[in-house]
Amino acid sequence: MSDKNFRLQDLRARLSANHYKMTPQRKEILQIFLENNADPHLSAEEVYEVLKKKDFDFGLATIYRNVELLSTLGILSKINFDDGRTRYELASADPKVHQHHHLICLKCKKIFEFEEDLLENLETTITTKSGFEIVNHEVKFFGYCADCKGKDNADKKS
Amino acid sequence: MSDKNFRLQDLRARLSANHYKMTPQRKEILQIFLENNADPHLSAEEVYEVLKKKDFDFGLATIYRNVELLSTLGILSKINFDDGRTRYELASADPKVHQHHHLICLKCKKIFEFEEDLLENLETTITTKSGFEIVNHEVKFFGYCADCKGKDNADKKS
DNA sequence: GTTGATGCAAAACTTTTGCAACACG
DNA sequence: CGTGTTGCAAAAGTTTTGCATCAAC
Repeated sequence: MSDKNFRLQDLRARLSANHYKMTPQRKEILQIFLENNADPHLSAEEVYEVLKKKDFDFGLATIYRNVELLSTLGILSKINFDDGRTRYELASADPKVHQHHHLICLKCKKIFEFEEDLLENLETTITTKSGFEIVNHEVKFFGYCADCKGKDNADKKS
Repeated sequence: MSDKNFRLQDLRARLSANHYKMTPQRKEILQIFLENNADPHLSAEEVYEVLKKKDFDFGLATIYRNVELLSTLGILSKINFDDGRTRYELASADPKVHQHHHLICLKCKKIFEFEEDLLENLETTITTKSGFEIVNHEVKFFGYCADCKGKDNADKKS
């Protein structure tokens, strides 16, 4: 509860700091990401559908505009699983905490989250060697999940 | 030269191993990725354009079909920079060598490659803790390149 | 009251697909 | 020759945009 209130206040603050306005649409979109623990990686169309189930009949274009906006405000993060649509997930409330990592099973296509970061060393190396100042990262691992591992992984042409 | 011949033979081998046929289209598409050092991350449409400049007038659908095929054969890798199109780059000839990393400058939008991998420790940790067997990864770092670092990074609404 | 936001419909893009003609092995 | 491939045009799917109306500050 308290976290939701904090997140809403944070949205309000970031909006007004950038001369945007708070609207019911923006509030409810954020709400969806705060509630929807089952599937944390939603496309604009999926957000639209979830909202419709909750009887919020917002325009699809509004959803597209606002997930993108929330992403530029650092409230959502863009993520792409190569399924033809851009997805978004809740960003960490603490800007110093980087994104978790995604493990993508090549067999069952499920996506798992790995909550530790553990990239400090690599980031330090990159900054030292290339002069590139890193502010965030996106890491995907492809492979086989515990359930699919060991099973037949045939994926040749039939 | 020798590397190109090796790559072509490799393509031929992987095609026939999977009951696909070698065609001029497939050969020239691979050629583009072997030659095009300037921009190594090409979308299907861009491959199509580059080929047209070289007087190869292949159908756009053929390009789409074949970059995807070369990707499933492990010859190209898919990569997505959230610009609305799927891009491809040449995969390492050695399947044991993982992908390099991409550094994406938030200011000038240029993309830099960082050639070292350095993820073995993290991969071992993930496998140990989650049972997920990793076969490849895709890593993007966002930040500011040596040129843009230190300059004004204003990106608020005007 | 001003300025920004929404909703709708149309438009713009990227990617996929059906099918007849063609070509590799 | 048989099966896979190409090219074309049409279709499908996602995302963006113009504009009149509406609502937040």
